[in-house]
Amino acid sequence: MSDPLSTTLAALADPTRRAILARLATGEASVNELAEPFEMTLAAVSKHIKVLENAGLITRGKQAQYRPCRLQAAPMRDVAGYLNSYRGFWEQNLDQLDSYLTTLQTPQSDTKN
Amino acid sequence: MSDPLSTTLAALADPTRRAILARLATGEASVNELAEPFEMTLAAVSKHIKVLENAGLITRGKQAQYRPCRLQAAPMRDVAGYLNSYRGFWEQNLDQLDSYLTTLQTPQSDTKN
DNA sequence: TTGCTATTCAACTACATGCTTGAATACCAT
DNA sequence: ATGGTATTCAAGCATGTAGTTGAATAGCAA
Repeated sequence: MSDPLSTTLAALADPTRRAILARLATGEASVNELAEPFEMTLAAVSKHIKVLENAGLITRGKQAQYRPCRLQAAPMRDVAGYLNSYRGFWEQNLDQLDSYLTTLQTPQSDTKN
Repeated sequence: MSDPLSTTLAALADPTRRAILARLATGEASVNELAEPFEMTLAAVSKHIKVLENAGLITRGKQAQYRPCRLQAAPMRDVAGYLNSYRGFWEQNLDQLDSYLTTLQTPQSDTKN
């Protein structure tokens, strides 16, 4: 799983990690602060943070014994760019929704685009 | 991994599956057609398709012995919506880029372990 | 019927992931 | 130095995922 897009998407595909990012959207935080809302151990949160860091979604600072995390949203922009190439399809799908639902009720399909 | 956003992101976090979606952006295709560019077996591609289907990213039709796949981009729209809530951050990060790069040059060597 | 094509299932292997516990490291304060 | 706080490492476990092979299912064609 080496390509950056896969790495970013995989990092985002976890509710704990998304919650961490959401928290970081309100400002820098230490590992302990980030771990506080969760029931898992610090070590587990530390690993999640490493995944996010590896994906470039956060960067770490250094203040005394703290290594605070900071949100770095650039990889999200890349994902958004990727998804944007499909924008026409989901808009189109809204238009196609009727005919698609109709299709489900009909024995044969009229597949046109 | 029950929430829809995680399911969609995980489904997208694989190059093979993204290639399948890219192919489907050009129109419906059968499993055989979708499998053709890859070196893996049909059964493997079939599993990837099941992941995409489970994420709602494709729907299946039925024509004779074929069960053609069709792109369904609505879940991507949801992901785009999620990412959009961070848009301010990646735009901001562009402004911050200088100071960030400057930070990297500062005697603060905090690499890996 | 028989056989061909398309697709999936079942069982299995190999490896990745999420989590735990307990020990280690690193920095700060006294 | 001693101890406290913050964070990570190492080992292990349980589960999930990507892939394989070989057999099964299902519809189409003679």
